[in-house]
Amino acid sequence: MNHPSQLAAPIPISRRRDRRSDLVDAAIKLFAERTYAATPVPLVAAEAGVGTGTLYRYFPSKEALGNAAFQRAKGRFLEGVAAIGGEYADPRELFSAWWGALFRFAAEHPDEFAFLEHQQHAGYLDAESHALAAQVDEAAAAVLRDAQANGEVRDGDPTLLVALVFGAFIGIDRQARAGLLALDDHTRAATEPIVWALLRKDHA
Amino acid sequence: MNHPSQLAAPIPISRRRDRRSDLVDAAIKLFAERTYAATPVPLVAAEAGVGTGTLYRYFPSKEALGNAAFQRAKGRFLEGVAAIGGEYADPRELFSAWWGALFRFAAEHPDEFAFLEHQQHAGYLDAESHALAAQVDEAAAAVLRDAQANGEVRDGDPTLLVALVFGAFIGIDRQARAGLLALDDHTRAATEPIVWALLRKDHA
Amino acid sequence: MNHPSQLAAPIPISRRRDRRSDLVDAAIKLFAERTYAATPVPLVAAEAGVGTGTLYRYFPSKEALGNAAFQRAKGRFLEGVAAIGGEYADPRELFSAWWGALFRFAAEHPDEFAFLEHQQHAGYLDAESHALAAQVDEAAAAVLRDAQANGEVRDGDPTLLVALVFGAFIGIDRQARAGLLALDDHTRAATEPIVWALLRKDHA
Amino acid sequence: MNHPSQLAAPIPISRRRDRRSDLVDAAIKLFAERTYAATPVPLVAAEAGVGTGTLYRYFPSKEALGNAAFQRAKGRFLEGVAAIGGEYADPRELFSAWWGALFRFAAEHPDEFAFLEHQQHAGYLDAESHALAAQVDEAAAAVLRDAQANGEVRDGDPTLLVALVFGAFIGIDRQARAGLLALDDHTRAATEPIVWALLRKDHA
DNA sequence: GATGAATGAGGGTTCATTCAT
DNA sequence: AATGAATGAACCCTCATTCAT
Repeated sequence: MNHPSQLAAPIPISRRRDRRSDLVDAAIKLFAERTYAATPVPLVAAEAGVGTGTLYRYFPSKEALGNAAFQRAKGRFLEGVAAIGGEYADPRELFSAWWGALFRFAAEHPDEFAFLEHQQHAGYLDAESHALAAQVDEAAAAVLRDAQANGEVRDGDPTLLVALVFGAFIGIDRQARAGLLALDDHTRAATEPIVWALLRKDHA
Repeated sequence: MNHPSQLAAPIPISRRRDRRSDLVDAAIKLFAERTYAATPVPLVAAEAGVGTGTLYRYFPSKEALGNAAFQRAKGRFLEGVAAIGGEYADPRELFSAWWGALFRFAAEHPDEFAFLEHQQHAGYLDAESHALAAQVDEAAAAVLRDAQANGEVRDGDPTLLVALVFGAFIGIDRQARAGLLALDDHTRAATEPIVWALLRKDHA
Repeated sequence: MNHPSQLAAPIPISRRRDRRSDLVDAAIKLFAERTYAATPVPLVAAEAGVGTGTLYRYFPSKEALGNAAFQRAKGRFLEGVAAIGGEYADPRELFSAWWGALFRFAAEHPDEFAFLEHQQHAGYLDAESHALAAQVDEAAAAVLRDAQANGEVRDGDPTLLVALVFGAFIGIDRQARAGLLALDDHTRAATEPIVWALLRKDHA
Repeated sequence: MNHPSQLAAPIPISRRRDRRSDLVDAAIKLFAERTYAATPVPLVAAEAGVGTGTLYRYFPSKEALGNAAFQRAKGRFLEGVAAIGGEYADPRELFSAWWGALFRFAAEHPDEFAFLEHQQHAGYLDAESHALAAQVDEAAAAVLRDAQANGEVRDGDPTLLVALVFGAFIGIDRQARAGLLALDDHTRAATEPIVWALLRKDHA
């Protein structure tokens, strides 16, 4: 008998990682640059280095591709940022880690971040995408709830506080995208205490 | 006997306000809901209650319409929010007025606000639109600079502080758009001190 | 008492000749420059100095305007060129007069001539236009038939001979339109004997 | 048993000649019949037996298609007619060959000829098209210059003489298109000496 | 499985024609 | 009677999707 793997197929062995993954990355990049609606599907395929028809072997439609892109970006954000939590005892340290993770994510995955920022309520997002978005929101809220329980963080709706903090970061990101500042350690260090003032309980 | 002025003309009275203005409003509404790229021109015309061809009597192209919409929204924002300033001696009061204006604007002009939030770096914006956007940014920065000079507001790049505050409001607006809160007096009152903590000089 | 002309009506009194005539002239000019199909009706109205709606008070459709233009141009050609005839006893002189008339017409009415040259078999021409075209052809053929009867002109289908001579002039006109020569007396004098060679009976 | 070659592939064999070529031919035919401006692009595609979108895979715009059509027609004319020359020692024979080629071209390529006749100064023609047109004119003028040098042909601007001869043929072609005569050997033989009279040096 | 040529519905825009003023 | 704003059919062109190779 022979190894099935040798006979059954010419074994490209995951050519360049993964076709599907390449396509999603290409989509995120182009959707971030040009908007979902203004990006032709063939351009995504070309960016990923495959033929147009090939893309449709991995995604049944442009909408499906858009959702895959959204879910990939949101998923990475969840892993990289929103899920930070448990391991920190001190709320101040926790926030520091969270804020740092936000900077790191936006700096290392600028396309993912820009894409997420703009497709907030895009018409093509399906239930799964919305669910994932809700999961991200909840994860962040949970972290904050813990910090509130710990006592050092301001009272109030944790969802609202997360929205304020995350919104403030969006403001920073837009400044960065406009070239007015860099998403580096300096900016992170300068902004961290400012935004922390927003979270920490007012002193008597 | 009758007034000649009443007889002579069948009283046109600015046919339902103004065609051009209606078209811009329709564009802002639809662009906010569906994105500029994903909104067909005929849909804008229909929303304004006119035929497709009529739109092109007022705007030479979809791009021109997009810029008019952007400039109308930004202009209203400038009038309603960014221009607030001089009349307030106390920085705390000034912020209170500014934050209140932001709430009022987002509540009364939700489409304008949503549109502006999304068209941040749209490819179709022309020099005039960019100039107006810069003017708005500068007006807000100027207000903040005054407050800093006055002493009660945190030091640092006023542009960055404005970005943080405005970003925080974007966070609130998104919560509101998701139905998680209302842009009412209660929310305004609850968030104002939180965001003020972001601006005011740290004690001690 | 007052002059009726002052009271009864503003009396434009055939303002600038005749509206209809102005419109036809404007149409000929623009159709010659830009082609019938590529000329917007409002442009014709503007060229004639009237509103678009006014044009439709004189012509029920663009086609009707096109036919009026064709008939005006052909009619003028008939008067100015094709009808020349009877008064000349000598065929050589007759040809000279005819050739001169052709030059004069093309020089004085360049738009009419260019328009006629291009709309030869345009799809919008109606029966009346075709009939007038046929009348022009027949008038020219009749002249030539006379000359043949007189003896000095080559035998053969007069229609064909007319086509050759008129075609030769089209060649000249195109050169002129390209700026390679002028439709002046010099060119007329230089070409007349050449084209006459085409008509005159070969010497034994 | 069957040939594997018949089974393996469904015999592609250059799908009906060439798509691009078919499209140009369809364009020439329709532009000749209906004018460039009055011919919708989808009609050209349908005439070529392809979908509208397909046409745009071969030509970036209607203008590009128009230029390709013009260049194809002019190019064929150059090959078939204007380039005739060198191999004839006797000017009379040369003219005979040239005139015959003209008849053959107009008879075999009636659409090309009609199209060229009408697009003389069309606004959509690009530099390349104009250059080709100039090349054709020059080729014809060169032939005539040779014949003049040889002595048997009338003196004068060769460009003008070519224009006269070619114009005369246009006259014939219009008669033919109107159904008044045929572009056959009989007409050719009948007209050749007439037009030759236009070219040959007058006898003492 | 991969490709990209082919397609036609749909998007931006123009324009012949109408009609309220 | 004159106007020009209004209209929608039709035009040029793009692009999501399919399918023969």
